Amino acid sequence: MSVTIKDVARRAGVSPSTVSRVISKHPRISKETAERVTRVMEELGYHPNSMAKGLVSKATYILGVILPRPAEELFQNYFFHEVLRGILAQANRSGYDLLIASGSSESDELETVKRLVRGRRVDGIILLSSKTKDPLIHFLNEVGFPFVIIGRSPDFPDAPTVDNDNVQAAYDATRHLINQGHERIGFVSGPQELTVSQDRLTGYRQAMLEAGLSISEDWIVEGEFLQETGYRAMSMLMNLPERPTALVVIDDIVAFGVLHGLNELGYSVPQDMCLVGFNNISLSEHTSPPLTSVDIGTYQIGYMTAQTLIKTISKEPLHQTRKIIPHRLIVRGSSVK
Amino acid sequence: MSVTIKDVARRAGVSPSTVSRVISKHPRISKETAERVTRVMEELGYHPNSMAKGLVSKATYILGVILPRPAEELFQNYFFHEVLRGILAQANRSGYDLLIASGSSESDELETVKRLVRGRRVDGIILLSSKTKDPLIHFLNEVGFPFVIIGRSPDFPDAPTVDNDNVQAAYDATRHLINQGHERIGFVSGPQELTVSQDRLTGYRQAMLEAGLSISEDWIVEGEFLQETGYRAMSMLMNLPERPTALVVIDDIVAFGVLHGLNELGYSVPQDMCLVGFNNISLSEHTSPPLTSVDIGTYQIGYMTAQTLIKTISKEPLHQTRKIIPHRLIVRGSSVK
DNA sequence: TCCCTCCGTGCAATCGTTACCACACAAATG
DNA sequence: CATTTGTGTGGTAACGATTGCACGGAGGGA
Repeated sequence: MSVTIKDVARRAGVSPSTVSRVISKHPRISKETAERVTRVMEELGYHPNSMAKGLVSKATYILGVILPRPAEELFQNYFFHEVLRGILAQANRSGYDLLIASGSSESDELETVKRLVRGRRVDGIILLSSKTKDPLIHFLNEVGFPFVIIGRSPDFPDAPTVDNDNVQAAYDATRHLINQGHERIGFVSGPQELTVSQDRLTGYRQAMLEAGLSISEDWIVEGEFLQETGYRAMSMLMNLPERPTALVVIDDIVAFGVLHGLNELGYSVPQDMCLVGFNNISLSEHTSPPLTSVDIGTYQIGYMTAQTLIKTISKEPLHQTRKIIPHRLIVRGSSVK
Repeated sequence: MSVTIKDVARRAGVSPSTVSRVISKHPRISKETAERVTRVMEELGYHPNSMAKGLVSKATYILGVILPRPAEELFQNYFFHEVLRGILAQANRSGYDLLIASGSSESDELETVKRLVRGRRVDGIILLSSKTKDPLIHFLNEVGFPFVIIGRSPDFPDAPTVDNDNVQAAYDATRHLINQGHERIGFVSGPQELTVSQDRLTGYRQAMLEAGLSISEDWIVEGEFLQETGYRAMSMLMNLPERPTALVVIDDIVAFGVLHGLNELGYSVPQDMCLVGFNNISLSEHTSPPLTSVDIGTYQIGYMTAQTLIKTISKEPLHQTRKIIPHRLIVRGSSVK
C-alpha cells in the first residue's frame, strides 16, 4: 500500500539495512549511496513508518500532556493555552509531537496515564497542574517514567519541576500595593489544594507581616479560576465594615470578575479599590482601567518544561531538578491612582 | 522489560493468540479462559503495546489536530480552546487520543502533515482553520486520507466540514441592530482569506441590503483576531464624519478592543455605540457593559468534528458531508439602550 | 458406529524497522 | 608478501502484537 523501506531499497539497488543507515546518518555509508538513496526517498515520497520504528527502537517521539480536568473547574484557559504553545514550539524543534489527554475523574485520569505509559504510547509526560497528594505523580515516580511537573509537588521534592517563585511573585505584588500607601490589602485565592494558591498566599502574608500590617481573615477569599469567583469575592469584600482598599488576585481572569463587579456597583478602580492580578494575559492590557499583573513568563514555562522533559528522556543529567522562571510585575492603571 | 502478551499467556497457561483474542473479545473464546486471562492481565498491569498493535492493525487510534500557525496572528485563543475541549471529549469517548501539531510556515506545515500521514502517525486529521487555496486540504484530498475541516473550503466542496451558518449568524446579528433602530452599522472583520470572515461579511451586507440601508465602505474595517484590531478599528471609525452608531464585530476578543477604546475616549456603550460580537466566550458576560454575542456552539463544533472524523475513519457513510452547528444570539447590555 | 459440524485453542507468518554479525575488498602495517 | 585494520554493505533475527489456518475433541444426525 504505502511506500516502505524495501521499496526504496529495491529502487536504489541496495539493501533495506543500507537505507535504514542512510536515514539514521550512519557514518560508514558512502557519500554516493547516501545521495542516491536520499533522492529515491524523495522521489517516492517515503516517510518511515512511525510504529515500526517505535516498536524496535522503543521510542515514540511523542510527549504526553495531561490537562487538568474540566470537571474540577480549575481549568485556566488562557494560562494553559500559552503554556501549550511553549511546549509545542520546543517539542517541534526537537522532533517531538504532542499527545494531549485528560480524564473525566481522578481514577479515569490515572487509568489514562497508565495506558500511555505501559502501552508505550509516549516517551514522557508533562503534568499541567500540581496539587498535593497527586496520584499521578506517585505512579510516575514509582515506575520511573520520565515526567515533568508544571508547578511543584511538596510530596515529591525530587521530581523535576518547572515553576515560578510564586511566593516571591505574590510578595512583590503585595509590596507594590504597600508602596502605594495601602494598609488594608485583601487576597482572592484559588483552590486550596493547588500549590500555586498556597504559595501566593504565603507571599502575600509575608509581605504584610514584614510591613507590620495586620491581616483580617475576612480579607482572604478562596475560590476557583473563574470570573464568578472574583465577582462573588468582590461583593463579600465590599460589604465588610472595614473593607480593604486593594486586592491581590490569584489570576487575571478572576480579577476581571472583581473589576466587573466593582464597575457594576459604581465603584471606581483605582480610586475606590486597587487591583493586581497574575499571568498578564493579553486581555489585561485592554480592560478599563488596564490591569496591573505579574507576568510569570507563561510561554517560557511551557518551553522550558518541554526542554526539561526531553533532557530527562535522553538521560541527560539535569543540573537542577527544580527550574524557576523569573516573573515581572507589569504596573498598569488598576493599581496606581 | 515491560509486560507483554507472552508474559500474560505464560502466566495464564494459554498461548499468546488466545490472550490477543480475549483482548479483542473474539466470540469463540470460552468464558472461563476469558476470565482467567483478564484477571492475569490486571494482576500484571498489562497494557497492549500501542506500536506493535498499530504495526499490524494499521491503526493508531490517534487523531491529528493541526493548529493554525501563530505566525499568522490569527490564533483565536479562546475559540480554539473550547473546540479542542469538544474534540478531546468525543475522541476519548471513542477510544482515540489526540496529537496536536503545527508548523512555523506554510511549507513546514505541509511537511508536518505529510509526515503524519505517510508515517502513519495518525488515523485522521482535523484542520482547525480553513482558508481558500489551502495546500493542506489539497494534499489530504489527493491522497484520500481521512480528514475534517472546521469551517468550509470553497475550493473543495465535497470535503467533510463542520461549520456554522456564518452568513445567517451575521445576518441575525445585524438584523438585531437594525431592529434596535440603527441605520448606520459598521463591520469589523478578520483576515480576508478566511472563509469565516467572508461569510460573516456577506451576512452583514445581506441584512443591510434587505433593510434598504446603505453601507459606506468606510464602515468596514479588516484586521486580525486581536484586541489591537478592535482598538484600531474603533479609532478609525470614530473619526469618520458620518460614523456608525453600531458595530458587528467578527470576534468577541476584537470587540473587547473596541470596547476598551471607546471607554478610554469617554464614549459610552450602548449610548454612543452598540456592539455585537461572535463566539460568546466566557468573558463576554463579564465586561462593562456585558457584550451581546452570537453563540456559535464552539464546544459542540469540536465534538461534532471528532465524531465526523471517526466515522470517516471507520468508513461509515456520512449522511451529510457538511454539518452545520446552530447558532444563537445572546443579547446583553452592549446592544440595547 | 461412523461421519460431519462446530467449538476452543495453538502454530506460524506477517507488519516495517533497527541492529548485530559477517563478509568482501581495499589500504596500511611490519 | 603476509597480516592487520578499516570501510561499505548485505543477511537475519528481533520488537510485540494480530490473524488465517489447522487440529483435537465434543456433540448430533444418519
